[in-house]
Amino acid sequence: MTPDTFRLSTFLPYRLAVLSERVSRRLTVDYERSHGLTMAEWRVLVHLQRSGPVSVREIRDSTNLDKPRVSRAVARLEAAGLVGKVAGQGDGRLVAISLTDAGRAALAEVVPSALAVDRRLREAVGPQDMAAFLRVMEAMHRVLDADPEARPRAAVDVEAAAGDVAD
Amino acid sequence: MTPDTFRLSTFLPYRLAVLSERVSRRLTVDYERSHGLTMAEWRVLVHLQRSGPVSVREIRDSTNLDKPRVSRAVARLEAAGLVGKVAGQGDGRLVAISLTDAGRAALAEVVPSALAVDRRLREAVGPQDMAAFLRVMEAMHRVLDADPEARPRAAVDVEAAAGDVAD
DNA sequence: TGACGATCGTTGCGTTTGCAACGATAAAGG
DNA sequence: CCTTTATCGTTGCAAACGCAACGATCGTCA
Repeated sequence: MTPDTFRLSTFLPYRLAVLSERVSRRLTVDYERSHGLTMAEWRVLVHLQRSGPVSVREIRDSTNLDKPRVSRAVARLEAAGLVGKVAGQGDGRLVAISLTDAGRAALAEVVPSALAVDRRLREAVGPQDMAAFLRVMEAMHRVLDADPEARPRAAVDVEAAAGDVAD
Repeated sequence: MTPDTFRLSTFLPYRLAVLSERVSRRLTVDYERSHGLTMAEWRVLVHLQRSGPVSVREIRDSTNLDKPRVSRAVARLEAAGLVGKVAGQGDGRLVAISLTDAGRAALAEVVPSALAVDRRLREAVGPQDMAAFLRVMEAMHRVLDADPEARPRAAVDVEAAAGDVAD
């Protein structure tokens, strides 16, 4: 409790931020260099690959990006011809965003190196430790879930949690 | 090669970023609300608490912030009266930045809640898993250390690293 | 059906970010 | 001693960010 013992280098939030930023930057090197993609655009593209036509809201929940960021990322991707956007059919407020062929081609070029980064990280860790790592991350999320001061957790993968009514 | 299997929700860089951002945001609630501190200013203050008068460069290496960010954070903290800055004595290029009494007081108010967040995160995890967690983070850093495309690791706190990583 | 509240996506706006260039000082080399 | 190179910290600037407000559309209920 004595503030003198406070050390940044052992502070969990700090360590998480440092590692996370370093990993993210390493990733960015690949998809920024090849297609000028920002992280937001990258996430949107990746999500669209699995989702089919979706709304901005759906992307927001699935990519942990806020509304304006998704909106602008989609706008840039549309200008670059990587995604298409049409007005929603049933609901006039919604839009339907989907990959174009060019978007799929761009993904095909960028995904392998991203997967390589992921694979290298996993290979450097034993399966035992990796399982523990994922357990810990989940436990930390639960701590935040129970904390009224923390922002609610983003929606989880649709197939993983079928039938959620987040709204 | 098989982009169809790519899932954002299991992608390690994404999971790290999501957790890290959520934890950081939770932290920010405390020190932003009480003193209007940004994360950069918070890190600078915390580091100064253990370091004595130091240069911008030293802060940069110890807080994982780039040069301009430290410079501006210090400028704001100085304007708020939380740190003092004097020209370097030996080397005319360096500056010597140190905490003021007001800065120490601000830290004393903010550090406990930050420690509480850290403690709650650690308590939710078994010591076994926490040790594995730290091992994994270190292993990932080493992967990036060996990657020429990755940004070099920030300088580590020598004293802290000693009893830190089970190795 | 008409008014009210809620939700969708976009946009405005001030702040922050990241990179690069800059002046100033120090160190190295002839 | 003078030139050259490197380092320190700051600043300019364009881009991105975060929050709030907005128009538009939908659902609800009197």
